[in-house]
Amino acid sequence: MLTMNSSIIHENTDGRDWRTTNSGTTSFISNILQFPLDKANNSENAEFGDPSGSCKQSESGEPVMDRMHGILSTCLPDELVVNDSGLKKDDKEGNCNESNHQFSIRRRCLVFEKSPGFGLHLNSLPNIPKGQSPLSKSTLSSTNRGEVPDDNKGVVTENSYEMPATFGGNEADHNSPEKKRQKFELVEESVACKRCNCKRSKCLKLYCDCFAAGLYCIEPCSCQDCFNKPIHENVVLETRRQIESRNPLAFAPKVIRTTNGVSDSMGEINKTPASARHKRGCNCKRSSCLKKYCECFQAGVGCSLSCRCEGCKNSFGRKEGCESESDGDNLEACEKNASEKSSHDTVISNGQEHPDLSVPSPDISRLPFAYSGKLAAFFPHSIKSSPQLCGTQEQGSSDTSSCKPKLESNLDGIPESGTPEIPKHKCFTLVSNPTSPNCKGVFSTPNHDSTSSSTKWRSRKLILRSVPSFPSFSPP
DNA sequence: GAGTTTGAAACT
DNA sequence: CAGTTTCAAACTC
Repeated sequence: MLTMNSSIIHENTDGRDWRTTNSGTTSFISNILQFPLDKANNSENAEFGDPSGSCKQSESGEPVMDRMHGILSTCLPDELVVNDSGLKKDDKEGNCNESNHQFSIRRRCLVFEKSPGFGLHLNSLPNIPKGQSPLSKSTLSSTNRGEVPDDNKGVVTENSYEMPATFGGNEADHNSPEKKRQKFELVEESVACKRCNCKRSKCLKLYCDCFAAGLYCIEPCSCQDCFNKPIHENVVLETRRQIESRNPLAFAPKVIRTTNGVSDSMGEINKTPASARHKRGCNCKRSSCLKKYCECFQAGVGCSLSCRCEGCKNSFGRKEGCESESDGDNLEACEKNASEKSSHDTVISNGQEHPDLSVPSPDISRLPFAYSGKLAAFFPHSIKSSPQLCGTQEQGSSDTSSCKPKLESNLDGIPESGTPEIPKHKCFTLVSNPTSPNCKGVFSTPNHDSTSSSTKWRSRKLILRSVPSFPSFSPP
């Protein structure tokens, strides 16, 4: 199941990132792809305005995953669109008709044209509220194995990510309406995405997680005077444009990930899960990078030399040279080292700098997959990729091994017991599976395979051609 | 739930 | 670019 937000910028193993091969197409889809996996029928009916509201099987009869793949592969809109993809279904009874009336949450997303790839905007993965459960491995793996969830299984909803039957219980239980209701209620509660609570920013600043993620606020948000709504689309877009003009990378993924064992942008060897690093680094002073105040920690990545943090104790990986925060000299040295190294922060993959990524700003440039924002942490043990998506992501890659989720592969050697504390309650990102379960996700996919499914996909969106695409990552 | 702390974003 | 202010999330009680 496409559940994870792929907020991690991922470099291809050959050292070239997606953008490199798609120069100029740097827009990033600021979108949450919450694809209604099964029961997709309902979703489609609803979103497509199916007047009948009937709950029928896919007309084409094609496997859900195939359809999803099609949709995903067409998530690379050619134009900016407002995606009305998010919706929350609440088909607790498995009653189609009922479910059609129970879409309680609908999140619209801004999608920028020509997305560079499956990049999940980290911001799109705001934290999941306390108590939320991470997606179960079984759930994910099940879906990713290509299993097509049936109507009793999970669905990806906009703000809730309802788990497939593997969520728990035996098969028999799944057939019980009561059980199903309980199951979905549990899932809905535990996986619901966090909403913003902005009071003064009108949700038009990056303070707002929704806005930062390129998402419209939705009903469950507790924001006040919110302008981040479709109705204020122009305002939102204009504001966004302004912010981007100020900082073209403002909406870019904040966490990037490099290939396993490869030097990251700072020339250091990644040791942290997913080999990811915060693009810009944190600037923590008092949290020791051990709390979610720290963007690195929050994203589940280690601190890098890009960070200006003090007393770094990031359990995902300390800033190089800061092994002993108690050592003043060492700390000082590391700080210095960081500043020095950061001066030549370029994208390095497999030891080769990426010319196309030598953009002014730090890193965003490097990224095929972006995952930005207060993102989410990864759920390494849960991540599996869907074969279809592999093809999508690893364009031109003949290395089948590349189909293995890099995030996962990078974590293969990390013993669970030794794994740093990971905010498991957060949404995690799946490089190749850009779905934003519950999280306000943003992802982008390679613009290819725009087949019939493309039509479907686009039909769900409000095309806003007037909106600029994500700033180009190509050097001027 | 209210108040505090924190660090990013915004502003100057 | 650096310092300050604003902001909302994270955290604590």
